[in-house]
This record gives sequence, C-alpha cells and structure tokens, in this order.
Amino acid sequence: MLSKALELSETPDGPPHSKQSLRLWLRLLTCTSVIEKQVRNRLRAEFHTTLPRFDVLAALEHSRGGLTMGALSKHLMVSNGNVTGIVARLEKEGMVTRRAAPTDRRTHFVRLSDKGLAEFSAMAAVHETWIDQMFSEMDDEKISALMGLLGTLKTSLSADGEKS
Amino acid sequence: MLSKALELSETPDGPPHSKQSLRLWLRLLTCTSVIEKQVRNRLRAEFHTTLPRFDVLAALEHSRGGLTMGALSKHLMVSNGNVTGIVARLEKEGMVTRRAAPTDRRTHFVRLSDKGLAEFSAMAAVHETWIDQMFSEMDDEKISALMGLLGTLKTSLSADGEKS
DNA sequence: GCTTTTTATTTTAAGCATAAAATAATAATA
DNA sequence: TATTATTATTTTATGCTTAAAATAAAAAGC
Repeated sequence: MLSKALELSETPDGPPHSKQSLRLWLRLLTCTSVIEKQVRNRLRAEFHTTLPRFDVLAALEHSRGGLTMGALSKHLMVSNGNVTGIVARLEKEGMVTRRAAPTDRRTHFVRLSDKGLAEFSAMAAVHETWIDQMFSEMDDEKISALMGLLGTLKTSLSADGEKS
Repeated sequence: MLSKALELSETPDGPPHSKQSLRLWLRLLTCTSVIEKQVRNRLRAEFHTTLPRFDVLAALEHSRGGLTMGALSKHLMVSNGNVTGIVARLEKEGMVTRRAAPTDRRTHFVRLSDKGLAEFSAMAAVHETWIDQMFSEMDDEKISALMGLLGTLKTSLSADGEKS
C-alpha cells in the first residue's frame, strides 16, 4: 500500500536537483549578461567610458577620503594588476589622483578629483534610471522576494566557498 | 481625513523603486560573479581550460552536425571576432574542426572532434556537480521560485530592449 | 644592524571581448 | 553580364582580466 501511495503521489520526482540548479544558473547568467551589456553600451554611447571605470569611480565616491589600491582591488573583487591598469587610465583622464602614503611608501591612496566626482555624479543618476527601467515590470513585492532568494543563494555560495 | 489616513498607513513609502532595483541589481551581479569565478578557477585547475572555451564546446555539443561561426556568435551572445579567436585556439588544441560549406565558401562550419566530445563530456559532468553544490542550500521550492522571478525579469528586460 | 619574511603594488604574458574596418564571396539588379 | 549591395567572416586596435613573476618598502627575528 505504501508503494501504491507513492506511485500515485501528487508530487512525483521531478528532474534532479543538479539539473534544476544548472537551468537556474543559466537563466541567472543570461539575465545578468543582458543587463551588463546594456549598461556597458550606454556608458560608452552616452559617457564615452566603460563599466570597470564606472565601478572604480563608484567605489571611490562611496568612501570619501580615498582608498588604497589593495582596498579597491578587494572591494571590486578583481586582481591587483587589474586595478593598476584602470586607475592609470582614470588618472590620465584626470578623474582620480594618486598619492603615496607618507608613513608607508608602498601603499598608494587613490581619490576622486573634482572633475571625477562631477562626472560620476552625472553618470550615477542616469545609471539609476537605466536599471529602474530594466526592472520596471518587477513590482516591490517581486523585488523583495528576489532579494530574499538571492540572499539565500549568497549564503549557499559562502558555505560552498568555505570548503576550499 | 484622507491625508491623515495616508500618514498612518501601515504600508508607508519605502525606498523608491529605482533604489530597490539598484540594490537588487548589485546583489544579482555579486551572485553571478561569485559563481562564475568559481567555475573559471575550477576549469583552469582541473581541466586547464577556460569558460569561453567551455561555452563554445557546450554549444557545439548541444547541436550535433556543427554550427557556423555566425550561429555560434549569436548563440553565445558575443561578437564575431571573439568567436574567431576562441575557435582558432580550440582548433589548435584539436578540440574542434572547421570546414567551409561547399555551397557557400563564406560560411564555415565548426564541429566537435572526437577528442573534443570526450573532453567536454568529462568536463560537463563535473561542472554539473560544482553548480549542484553551490546551490545546495536552495531546495526545489526556492529554485522554482527563483526561476519564476528571473523569468519575469527576463520579460522586463525584453520589454526594455524593444525600445532601442 | 643584518638577514629574512611579509606586504603593497607593478609588470608581464596570455587570453577574452568589443567596435570598426577590411576581405571575400554570394545575391540582386540594371 | 557588369555593377551594386548584402552577407559571413576575419583583422585590427584598444581595453579588461588574470596568474605569476618582479620590485620595493616595511616588519620581524636574530
């Protein structure tokens, strides 16, 4: 009787967890890629700049007083050498300034210039409207639900990362 | 009285839609970046290969008979020149073969070699377990809910894209 | 003080990614 | 058939990204 009950169960086995995870991962990647591509294209078309440069400026604007190269690298989750290149280009464009710390000549502080702050502020305002429009069909409830589920995913990813 | 009712409403205005969208976008990007980085690192460590190469092999395996350069480019959502480079490296490694179409010498068909199929099959199996583990704290219900919400997001992105 | 180690950053070499220009082959049209 | 336009792909120039090696300064240990 038990087997019969299982056979007739209203919740039969679906695809295994791994297959569902894989499909979810592909959809997650597609959504992110589409948004990222839009942002890159618009930054280039409207502000003649790139997403990595925008990200560096955002990190600097968020923490007034400047950041060291290492802190920037850690915050943006990219390699040291990567930050070196992006900051070099931003410096050449006059968007940021670099200065060695007086106490430790190894560490270099990067700060937004006045021009950098002005340009970033303009970009950030428009950037926010781009995102707002792309998410326009997501009401507050859906946004909140998605935030929660992605929070769980973050936890799951942390747990997986611990094991390495 | 109406204004009073609004003041005392149990659902006062939260942050505006644009701010919530922005926070959601950042979380989405973080999750995707973490997963992508894990996959890249493991592909390199365990198979001495890269994610772009893996993606090309996956596209080829999925559609037996081979794909043209243009079809590959469209499927992977990357530029033509990008595919040219990746396929050139894969060909040098003996993973794929390239042949001009007999009827139209402009179009080139790319196919998995036997070696390419064998290596990809091995990688794909392990890759699936990586994803499965990263999503291990997401039960079937959460995966399904996340799929649905990302489906809505995809729709929203399509609607936004139409306007360009 | 002198050596060793650690820390912060840059450099280098390779691959990925794009847009724009160039090639080359086919299709359309006069 | 000769010209023009379109299509499929590659090439080029530039920038992003990484890992690994190099540099250089500070800290630790003897």
